Amino acid sequence: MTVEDQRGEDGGSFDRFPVGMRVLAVDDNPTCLRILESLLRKCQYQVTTTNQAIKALKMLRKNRNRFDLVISDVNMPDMDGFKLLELVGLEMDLPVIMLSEYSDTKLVMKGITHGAVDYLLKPVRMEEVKNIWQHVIRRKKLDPCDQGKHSDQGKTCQESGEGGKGVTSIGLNQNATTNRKRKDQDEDEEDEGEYDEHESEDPSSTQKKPRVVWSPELHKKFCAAVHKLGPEKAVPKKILDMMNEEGLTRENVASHLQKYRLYLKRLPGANQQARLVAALRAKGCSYVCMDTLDGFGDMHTMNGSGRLASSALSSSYTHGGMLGRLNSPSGLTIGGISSNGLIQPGNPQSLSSSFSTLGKFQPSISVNQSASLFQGIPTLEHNKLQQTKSTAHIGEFNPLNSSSGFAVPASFPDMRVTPSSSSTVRSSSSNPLMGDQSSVRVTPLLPESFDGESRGSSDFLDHNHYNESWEVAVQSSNFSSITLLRECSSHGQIHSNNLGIPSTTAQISNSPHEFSSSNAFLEPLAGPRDGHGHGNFIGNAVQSADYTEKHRWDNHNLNQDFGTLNSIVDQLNGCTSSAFESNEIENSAMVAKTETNEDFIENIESLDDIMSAMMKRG
DNA sequence: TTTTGAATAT
DNA sequence: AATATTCAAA
Repeated sequence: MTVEDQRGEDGGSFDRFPVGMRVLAVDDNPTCLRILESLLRKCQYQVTTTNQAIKALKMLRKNRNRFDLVISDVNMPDMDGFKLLELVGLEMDLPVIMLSEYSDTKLVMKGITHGAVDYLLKPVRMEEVKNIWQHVIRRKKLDPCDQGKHSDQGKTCQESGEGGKGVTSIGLNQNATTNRKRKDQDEDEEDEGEYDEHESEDPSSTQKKPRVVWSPELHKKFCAAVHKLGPEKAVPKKILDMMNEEGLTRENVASHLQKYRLYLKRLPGANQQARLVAALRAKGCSYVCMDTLDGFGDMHTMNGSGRLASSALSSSYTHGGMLGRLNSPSGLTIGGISSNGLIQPGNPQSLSSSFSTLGKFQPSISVNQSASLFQGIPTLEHNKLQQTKSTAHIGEFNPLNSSSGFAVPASFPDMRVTPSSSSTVRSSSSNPLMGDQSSVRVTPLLPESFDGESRGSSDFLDHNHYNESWEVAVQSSNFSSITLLRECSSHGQIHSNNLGIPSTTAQISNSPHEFSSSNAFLEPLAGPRDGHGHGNFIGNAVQSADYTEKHRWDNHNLNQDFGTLNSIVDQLNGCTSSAFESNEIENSAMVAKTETNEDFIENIESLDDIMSAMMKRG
């Protein structure tokens, strides 16, 4: 339609912009919007701005021929950027460029697959803005109808030609997955002499190095370094050296280390999760799992982690065409695994439960969905669940809605800090993680349980596995929490399991190693216990944890679920909190006893609450 | 002076 | 939330 473009006819040089190209810029952040507008204007585009997606939509609807291109932020309060993207795509054929400060591959993928012609990272740079016109041209080219309007000469659209080069960060042309590593632009790719003047003054054009994305790989490296160095020597500089990652700075490492430490710090207490689990357990939920995208293809992956507003998501998906069907809604399943009596009849916390409640949820889950729910779960566990047939799906949780559902880089499964809980649970480990060795180290029990991967607390890290220790630790913590809870609720007795596992010091350690150790000790629990010989939920959990270790369970959702549940737990009778407060946990041997199940059904009472809470949370 | 790590900013 | 940046103290 109307791009009065005057592209340089001089052979594709992009020194001349399509003057007057009408761009609608949308961003709820005034500053960003202003900057964006400034950039666009410098490019001589005709800019219209709005800080509300809804307004943008109205403007577009009012006269769909009023703009040539839309550039919108992804996260906006009134309407999700993806939603806008989707609507624009459906209602008008305008190229839409998404803008975001996040470069998660999943998000980018979502944007692109939903029709965005490009996905730019903030701060947007002049080079990027300078070339956005190409999308308009391209669009026109594709659409025979509009073509005539443009005077494109042959070269017009060479997207990837020189013009394309600047387009950015994560452009269509470029590999959307390239969001990691930042070592590029230190130099600066200032180029185009024509606009130099502007660039100097425009803040956004100021080159800023891309922020480091702690991808799982990077994190692994980081962990490896940390582990090798040991608590004492794991300081930024050394870690950096060890990592030997080009472009990474000491500051980057320091920052990550800071986060890492914080994370570690809270694990020990594990109270939150423990409590949560405890509560669930009390309710009869022996197992909680969340569906994850892991199992899915890339596309799915994006879905899962997507943090689009639910509405946006759902609709997006719907429209998404290809995506539409791929994304099976991720759901959280709370399965009562089994039964096995995780809940003892006499359990103080038992509730009158209503299995019926559970039942009603089931219908909502389609077979496929159910299946998908397990995709992210280790096969082993899945099988077990099936075997026991005690699996009960309780409701579905749509992570998309969850606040924590955002695509999380994986590195820290669950670093959320719950202030409230922290105050409450302090007992087990008062030590500030890493450095603090006060915690008792748990000797790994049955090292062999780890599938042959021996993980001495000290050196397992040296292997390829150590890398995931952090993550593993997290997961382990979840499970261990369960165990702990179990222990606590069960009267705090210390049992030794039949497997001959010596009673271990249950410990909540601070260091990854220790965690892994704890994990190890949990492993035994999987086996029959107390003569009952029934694999219990914990066992399953353990295995799954173990499995995770081996296969890298990047399903953070699980953790998130715990977190979510955790809060819910509070609502429930806070059963175990006290237990955690006692340091006994630290020294008591943990043994999970097998209990008969079946009862759990009776105790399921508040699952409703939980479920509803979870749903609401979403 | 360099490095750390907590605090604070984005 | 994830990173970055700042800044006082080592």
